[in-house]
Amino acid sequence: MSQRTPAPTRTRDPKATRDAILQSATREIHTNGFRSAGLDSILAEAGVTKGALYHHFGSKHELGLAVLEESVRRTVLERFLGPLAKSVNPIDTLIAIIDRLRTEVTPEMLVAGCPLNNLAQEMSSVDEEFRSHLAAIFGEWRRGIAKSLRRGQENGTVRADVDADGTATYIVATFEGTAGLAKTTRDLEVIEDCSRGLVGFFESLRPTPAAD
Amino acid sequence: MSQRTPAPTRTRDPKATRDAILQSATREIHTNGFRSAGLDSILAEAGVTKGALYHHFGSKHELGLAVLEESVRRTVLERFLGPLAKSVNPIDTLIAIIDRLRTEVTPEMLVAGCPLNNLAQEMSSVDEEFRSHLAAIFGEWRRGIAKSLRRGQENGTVRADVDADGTATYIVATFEGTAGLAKTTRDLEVIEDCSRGLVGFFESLRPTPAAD
DNA sequence: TGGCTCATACCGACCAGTATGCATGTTTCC
DNA sequence: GGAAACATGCATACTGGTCGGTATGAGCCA
Repeated sequence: MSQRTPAPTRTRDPKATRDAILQSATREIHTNGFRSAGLDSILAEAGVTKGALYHHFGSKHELGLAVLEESVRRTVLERFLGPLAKSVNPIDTLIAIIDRLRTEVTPEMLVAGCPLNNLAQEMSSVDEEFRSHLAAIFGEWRRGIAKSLRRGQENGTVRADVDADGTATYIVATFEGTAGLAKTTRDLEVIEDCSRGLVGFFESLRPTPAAD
Repeated sequence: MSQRTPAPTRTRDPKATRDAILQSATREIHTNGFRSAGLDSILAEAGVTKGALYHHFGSKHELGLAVLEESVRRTVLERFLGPLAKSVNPIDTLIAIIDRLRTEVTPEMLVAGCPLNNLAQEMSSVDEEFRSHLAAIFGEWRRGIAKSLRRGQENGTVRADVDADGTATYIVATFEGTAGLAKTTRDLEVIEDCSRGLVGFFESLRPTPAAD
């Protein structure tokens, strides 16, 4: 035994330390935003000190980018593009995603908002490096949806005349707008109203059964 | 002469001073957000000093709320609800508003984003007083659109079976989502795509000419 | 022994807020 | 109507606290 990873030595586990910092930073940034996120809060929750943080990350800025790339990006894209990647009918899948989010949303999620949208609104006009990373993630998201819609057009589950790229952009915008409005109003009915609107829009993308 | 407002004495004009502070604070908050807005920047642009600021406003927090109530709220509601208030066909008016915004958007506006949305995303989960004011403004906005839609239903320009309140919420959410996504991507095509999507949605609210 | 991992203590900058004083208007009273 | 007494409007200088970042050194592993 012990030829590889000689049992998590508990002490002296740099990977675990880094992950702990990244995780608590993700939480802190999600609730307070990047600029208001205090390093002391992050370190207290992670159970380490400044020495550990600045050993693994060069600066708060770098930590924020790591949270964005390694945590937020994974979460958003997995949750959204995962189901779409292996679906034959993108419209059914999109409706299922909306429905799942609509029913599973907790009060805490309502208050905290979408982590990607939060960072985007806070940092885009202030920090160019953040903005470019955020724009890239939105780009992946939009391209993933567009790709799925095009596949639907090929197999006949999506109307052939819809602009896949434009529609994908519209979906992402409406989705984030809903999250943002719900965050401010703290009203679950906002989620309901917007979900209905989105589902109606999705239905309008199906091919008309008349024209076969 | 000089029986009333004895000629703007240039010196000693508290109303003008307050307005100057409010205006530069509006700009600074719009570009940097509330928490990153520096009082020194605001004062430099307004051409006054801290003494003047703290004479007119009790704190930075109070200044921020004044900007929200007296500046942001007026701007947003006037621009959006003004045209709707005196229109007989709300759908035509909504399309006109979208079209006007789409064509008049400047690169600076694209970068800065919607001032209401910016404050909402930044402050909602951090400051309850800000959040309640922001939610109230969104409420006015939504109610204004809903009222206009109901009037359209009465005069036959809007389908009778649409849920006015839910539709108004969906419109506001999509609108702010578009502004937010455009702010991050800095891509005018995002505005185009989402405008097309919204106009298509508006068209779907018209009564079908068949069923008279 | 030398390089990695991290704790402790400290620094300096930034920034909201305050204390103070002066100058300009406004009221009061002779 | 004029001057004293007061209130308003605002500038200057300073303070206190927060917080990101650093310097240093100690334990751990190969």
